[in-house]
Amino acid sequence: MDMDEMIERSQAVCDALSDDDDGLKREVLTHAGNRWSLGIVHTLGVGGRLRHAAIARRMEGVTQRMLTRSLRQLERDGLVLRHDYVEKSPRVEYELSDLGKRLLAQMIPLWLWVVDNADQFRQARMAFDNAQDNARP
Amino acid sequence: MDMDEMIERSQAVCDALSDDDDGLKREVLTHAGNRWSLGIVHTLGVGGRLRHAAIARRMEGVTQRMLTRSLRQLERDGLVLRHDYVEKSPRVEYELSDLGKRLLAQMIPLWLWVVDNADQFRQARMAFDNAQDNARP
DNA sequence: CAGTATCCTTGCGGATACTG
DNA sequence: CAGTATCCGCAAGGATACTG
Repeated sequence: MDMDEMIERSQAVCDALSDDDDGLKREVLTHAGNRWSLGIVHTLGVGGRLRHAAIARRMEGVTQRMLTRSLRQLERDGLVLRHDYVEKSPRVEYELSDLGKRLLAQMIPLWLWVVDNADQFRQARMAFDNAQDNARP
Repeated sequence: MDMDEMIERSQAVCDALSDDDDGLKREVLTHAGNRWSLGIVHTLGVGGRLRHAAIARRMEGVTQRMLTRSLRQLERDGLVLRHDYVEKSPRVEYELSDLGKRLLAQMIPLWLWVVDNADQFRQARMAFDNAQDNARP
């Protein structure tokens, strides 16, 4: 699929979108832009079925509050499954749903692409910031 | 490339990431989650080189302020080129850079995927919300 | 251990008015 | 026309303490 064809298809799709679909699309992408969501998806993709604390250990910097909130969001979006062994000493495990695994499969090429092009991003930014500095001394 | 291989590759890549690379990756994805950024990229992908007002017309709901801000951000990220004809009656045109076009090419399959799975997302959400309601009457 | 409950700061996104 | 300058509400994200 070349560029023009791709744009044409996306144009057709976007035109056909109901307001609901468009809202959903934006919502999914907004969640994807959240601080921890994609990191959790990646962690679960790599680690399989993990407990709350195990995820926290693998994700340097996340607070309990944000981890719980993000997991709830992912669960609500159907991307993560929550398994609550109803024991007296709490035991809860999380894992990717099928939908979550497929989302991860969609995201990974994007991550790889971003990393592959990291230099171009940085270079563009430096050029932009320098131009700003020269314009406003 | 199957799922396991993909995860393995992404794992290797993420392990090799410097803090800078990781920050950059997250930043790009955060910007992608912003309200207008991807819409602008799509608009420019479809419409080619457009003036500020032309973009605004094609993007129902965006304010001057947010359009300018988003364009600046995209320009800073090297995704959009800004052409300022220095005339007395201001004339500025924007278009996707090569990097921007390639990002769009990365995003379109993701959009299509989200739309294709819209029902699954909605279904998951309804199930989740119902479970919540039952748990807290 | 897996959460809630508070409180706080920050920045996004929007509305409106003004300028070269 | 293509912006800037202000002011504002709100939600994201974080720090800390507490609970079943």
